[in-house]
Amino acid sequence: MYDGRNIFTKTKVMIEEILKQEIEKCLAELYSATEQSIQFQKTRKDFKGDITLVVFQLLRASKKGPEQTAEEIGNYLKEKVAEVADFNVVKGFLNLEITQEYWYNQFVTAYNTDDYGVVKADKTAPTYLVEYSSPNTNKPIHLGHLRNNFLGYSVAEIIKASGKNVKKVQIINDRGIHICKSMIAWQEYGNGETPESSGIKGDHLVGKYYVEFDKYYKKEVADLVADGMEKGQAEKEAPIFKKAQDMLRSWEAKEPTVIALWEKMNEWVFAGFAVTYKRLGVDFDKNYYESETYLLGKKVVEIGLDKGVFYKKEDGSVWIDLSAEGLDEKIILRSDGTAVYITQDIGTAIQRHEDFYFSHMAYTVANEQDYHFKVLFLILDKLGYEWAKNCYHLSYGMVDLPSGRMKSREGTVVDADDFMQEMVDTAKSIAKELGKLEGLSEKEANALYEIVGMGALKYFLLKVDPKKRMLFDPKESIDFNGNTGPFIQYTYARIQSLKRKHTSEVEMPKSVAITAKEQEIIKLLTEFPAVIQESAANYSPALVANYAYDLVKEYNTYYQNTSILTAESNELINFRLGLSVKVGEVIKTAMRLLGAGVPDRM
RNA sequence: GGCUCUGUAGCUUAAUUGGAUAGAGCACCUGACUACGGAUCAGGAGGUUGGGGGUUCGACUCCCUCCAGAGUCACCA
Repeated sequence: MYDGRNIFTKTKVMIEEILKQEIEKCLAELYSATEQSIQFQKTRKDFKGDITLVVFQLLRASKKGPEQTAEEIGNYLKEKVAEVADFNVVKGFLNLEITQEYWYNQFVTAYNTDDYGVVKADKTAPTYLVEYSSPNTNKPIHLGHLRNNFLGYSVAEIIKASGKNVKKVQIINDRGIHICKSMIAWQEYGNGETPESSGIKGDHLVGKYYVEFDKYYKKEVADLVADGMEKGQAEKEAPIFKKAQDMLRSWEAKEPTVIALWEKMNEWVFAGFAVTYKRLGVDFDKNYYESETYLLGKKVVEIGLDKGVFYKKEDGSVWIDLSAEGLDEKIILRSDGTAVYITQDIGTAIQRHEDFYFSHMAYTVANEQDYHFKVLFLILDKLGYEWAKNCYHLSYGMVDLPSGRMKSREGTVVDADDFMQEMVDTAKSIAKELGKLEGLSEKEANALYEIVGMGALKYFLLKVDPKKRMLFDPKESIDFNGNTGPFIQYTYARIQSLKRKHTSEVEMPKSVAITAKEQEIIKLLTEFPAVIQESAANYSPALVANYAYDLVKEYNTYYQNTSILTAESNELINFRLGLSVKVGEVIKTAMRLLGAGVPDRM
């Protein structure tokens, strides 16, 4: 209902703008019609032509059959538009052939554009906030978080490249009962263990005690049940659970020893996260800490009550009635006066708007919270914030493993650090097998394995439509052949090799006869700017990923069947090498937008 | 049970937002210039787009209805 979509101006390929104007004139002249929807698409490979006009919508204006209408428009365009070389009509589709000169000139323009496809944001461009990552401090990052981090980072980069100002933020869930669980378990059973003494990464160490807590908790519950207690009651009465609750109260009362422990363990976690984030290649402009924001909600309650959007029940709890919108009554404030999750989120959203004056905000959060965000945006709207309608929940599907859904409590997690290492190791063993890396120092080689392994991982997670649930088989799913990151990187590396072999400066000839294949590649290149816009508008890195793959596939068949450095004429060598170089640049930009790197050799 | 999302070749997936004969990759078969880098390329086979109905020039896409899977419906976060 409230999503921030479709606010990007669609940047059309230039030829479409030209044609559109001419077609409008044509319709006015031939049929005295105005205000028609003019729809283009790429001509299918099996037909002759570059751009296709779908004429079915225009039949009402022409009052003629599809073929005849297409024929008439085609004739008009061929006569009036220099770029239209010829046309053919198939059913209601008018296929237009555009001149080679046009395509070649388009290429030269693109070739001479730095950072082609990317629009620089100026100061007046709107600001987009992208929230992503947002970890809990009681456990390390796992495979599901990887999708979140890559998605959020990539979407932020893509929106930035579409010409908007972007701020990346996260909220760190550093308070609450779950944190106290790790703390209690460490206090009771940790024997003073630290990351230094154990050699365990800080976030993993704290995660270990979260699991420990659960172990003891389950045992205590079982013991109580064995003594005849009801299960539900036992779950509330288990001594270790009560200790955790006590600790939360002490934390809220700011008791110094508890706060000190909390700060110490948080430090361990953050140090561990910093390492992981560095390897992930993600960053943030601002961190929000729940320990600081959790009180923000209370202000909101007053505002809501004042405006009559919320109401108070006899026990003091505060509610909002969303039944008119087809949803339920939702609690905003507990009867004991403490804020619930959504209240914090409301407060944080308002705080962020004060911090950044954003026009749009996207939350990268798993789809299990679809309902939560629907409610959140609705409440913000009811409170009268006009930016509420520009909030978007970037909802993504779970990552499944063959062994089933992963959840930390069920013990089937794939730890992100381990997993990244596995990917990099795989890249390493493949590279060694192929043995093409002579002359690289060990340091350079390791950097390369990192680029390839992480590239494979990022590309694999991002090429799928975010909202789809995906199955991840660590052994089989990641392949270094086919539609993969390394396939794209390999193409880039080969182009760099061409560049190395050709030592003189590339000079683009004024004009040159281009082949059908070259024209295809140029067409793809000219689409790149629109792909970025489209990808940003849809919050979908998958579009950029699939574009990169299409381009690479097209280029590879070209490369395989065409002499580049040994072409007949010097002009052809320059053009073909220039085309290759530009393809390489676009690959690099596309991969960068996915958060992935490209190697000069591999 | 209510609401939401998902369902496309054996597997992983795409389809210009309603357009032409539903594209790719993996796996499986057949091939490739004494390799401008073979992590490549050319070709083959593989589809009732979960089933059924409807809307229209046209449906993977929109509507209805079943089927299957998932999520959610907490004074948890």
